[in-house]
Amino acid sequence: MPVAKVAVSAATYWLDKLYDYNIPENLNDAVKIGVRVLISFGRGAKRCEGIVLGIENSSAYPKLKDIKAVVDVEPVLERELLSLAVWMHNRYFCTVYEAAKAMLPSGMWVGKDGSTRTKDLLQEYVALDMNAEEANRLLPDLRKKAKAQAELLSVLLETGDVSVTELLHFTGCAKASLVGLKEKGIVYFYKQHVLRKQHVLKENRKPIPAMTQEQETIFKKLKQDSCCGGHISLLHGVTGSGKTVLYLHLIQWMLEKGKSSIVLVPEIALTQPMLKAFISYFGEQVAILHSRLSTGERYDEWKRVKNGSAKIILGTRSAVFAPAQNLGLLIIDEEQEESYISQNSPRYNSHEIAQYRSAKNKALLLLGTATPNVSSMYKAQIGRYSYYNLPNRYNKRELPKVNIVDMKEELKKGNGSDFSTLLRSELEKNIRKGEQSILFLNRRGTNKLVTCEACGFVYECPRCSVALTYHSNEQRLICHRCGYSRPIQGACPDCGGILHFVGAGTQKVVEELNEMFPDTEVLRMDTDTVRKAGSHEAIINRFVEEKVPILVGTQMVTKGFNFGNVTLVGVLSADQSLYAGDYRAGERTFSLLTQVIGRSGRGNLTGRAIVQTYHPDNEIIKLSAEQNYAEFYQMEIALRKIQNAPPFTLLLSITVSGENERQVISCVNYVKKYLNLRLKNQNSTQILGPIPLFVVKVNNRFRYRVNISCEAEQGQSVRSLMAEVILKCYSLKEFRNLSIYGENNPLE
DNA sequence: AGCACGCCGACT
DNA sequence: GTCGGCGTGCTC
Repeated sequence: MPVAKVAVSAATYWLDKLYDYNIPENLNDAVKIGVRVLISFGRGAKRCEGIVLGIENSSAYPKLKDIKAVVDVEPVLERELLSLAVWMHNRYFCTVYEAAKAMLPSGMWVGKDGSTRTKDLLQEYVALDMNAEEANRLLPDLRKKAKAQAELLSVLLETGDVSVTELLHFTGCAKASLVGLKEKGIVYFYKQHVLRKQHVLKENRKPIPAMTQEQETIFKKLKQDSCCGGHISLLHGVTGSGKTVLYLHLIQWMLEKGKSSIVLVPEIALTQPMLKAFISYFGEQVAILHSRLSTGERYDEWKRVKNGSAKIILGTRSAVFAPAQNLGLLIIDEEQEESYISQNSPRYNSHEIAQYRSAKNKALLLLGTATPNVSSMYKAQIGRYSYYNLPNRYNKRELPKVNIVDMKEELKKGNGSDFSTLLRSELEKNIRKGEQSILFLNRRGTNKLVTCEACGFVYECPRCSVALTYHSNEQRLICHRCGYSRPIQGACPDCGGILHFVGAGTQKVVEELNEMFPDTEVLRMDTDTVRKAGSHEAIINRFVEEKVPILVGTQMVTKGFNFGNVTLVGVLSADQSLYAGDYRAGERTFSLLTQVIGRSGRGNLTGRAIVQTYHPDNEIIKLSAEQNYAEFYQMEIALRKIQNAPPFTLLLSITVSGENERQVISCVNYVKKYLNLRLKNQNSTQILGPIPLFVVKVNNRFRYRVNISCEAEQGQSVRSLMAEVILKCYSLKEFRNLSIYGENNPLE
């Protein structure tokens, strides 16, 4: 009897492998590679779902169970994606089933209780039950006797088959009239699957804008790149340099060759202009995939991609799994954004998935950005990626004039508020002139950074040249790289000044603004207000249309929109993300500041920006004010080399969490000991930690981690060693109620 | 994990 | 005699 190799939903990570199941004779034709099946698993014969990854003639295992039923008529995953799921199991420490699940639109899966499953939407259609001439002949007679029926018939003659709801809506007739036509044998009804329509705006179709000379040159090179299979190219272009135009031409070229393209954007809500552009250029061939679609909509878009009618897929992180037919191009826009890394299981990185798919499909992977990820830039420098630069803004508009304000001086002058004298007076000027201002609050790492009010001193790790962060639980300063910790002193060790915990929320800033300018309206944009307003666009639209003088917000204000009337950008606290404690803090800050400063002066007006900081001499802040990526990169890559951080090494981690802190700590220590023992003769591999996570306690669970840094070539062997130690921990009963997971390039 | 199987102590 | 304590081990 033939046997299916099944990835099982009930299998947890430490018992995840492909299980063999008998294919009963009556299901012989139905069971195919890539379909989902219902099976039972474990002693309790728990009913669960699985996905078929292979079919073989026999199995070495003696006592096989039968497949109970088959869920899908056609495979839901192609072989390419199935092998990707196995690859993800090895790389991201997740089960094969979890990986497969991440690739499919949510709602397509049976829940734990076996409940929800997306239904295809059946709609009733109406069609002529005779040829058009015959119907035309009947019309005049009908007009006299049944006006409504005649009306319906004439519209139907014009449109051809049409959905009943639409026809009735369009004519304003009652269903009864239509039924009358049916009874006369003039029309008939039938049911058809329809795709729930995107509520996206019907844009008028437009031709793709022409390219400049500069863009044309790069376009030609990218075409060459796409011909050597699986090539990766980095497109470095400042905001407004026309990266999108290049994307459009490449996609068009792919379409001409019959190939489809996947375009990833960090957050669809912040990409509304790009979405509109895509629809206006490519119309129905565009599928949109992101989390804010309803389950039904997402499923329909996914189906349009799968059946090949949508050849351009625009979406967020998970769109990288889209079942594109004949994939020729993958684009990651704003490739430095961290939203491409999934923060929940499976913890995949869309970059890596895109790279896998580009290699498998011999497709071009294009990374577009204004501030390249340092690792990507490094790969471009050593020749692994092609590198193209678009240095000019379209109309060669001037960069904003940037003022860096030393907040220590403000304090000395007795100004303890969040606003420097300069920012305050510039805001006042803008309000008077009727020009708009954006205030950006860099909030990452709230209240964790300790700095001296007088001299700007920041505690650093003696081993890692990374800032220490304060943990109130232990009342100690801790290094998030190696776990070094020390008690905090009462005063600044350098000058004896008062130590200061940095952190201000948007709400507090708005209150201060209301006090300063009582008659001026202030808009707030952060997670809270976005939730209340329903969307980013709602707030943005008010800001643009009602010309609200001041917009205060977190990272959301840094990207995506063009504001013509904004002439002032204020960065309230540039420092916080700078000292977040992980190796990416520098590039994150540079990218954020560069983007937000670039928000200013996009219309005909020259903009200005004010950056408030306790560290006015910090090179990253200075360079972002100059929008000088090249120099920033040189500095940062040298630092990474010294720190032995990516891209020179690979960073992996094992995180343990549980309710009992002592137990968690004893488990991470066990992990560290185990790894040390197994890696003792590989001196290029370092085990760092254990360290508590940035926020140690979440949901009453304590979280600790060990970091492993190794050479890239050792990645595979270290990852399998990690899998081994994770399994080992789960098998020990003293660690039973803990959860343990591995991660690549941990973000915190 | 989640569940059955199993091998000992105190109960109607 | 048997009900149920949890320790042990398996999941196609």
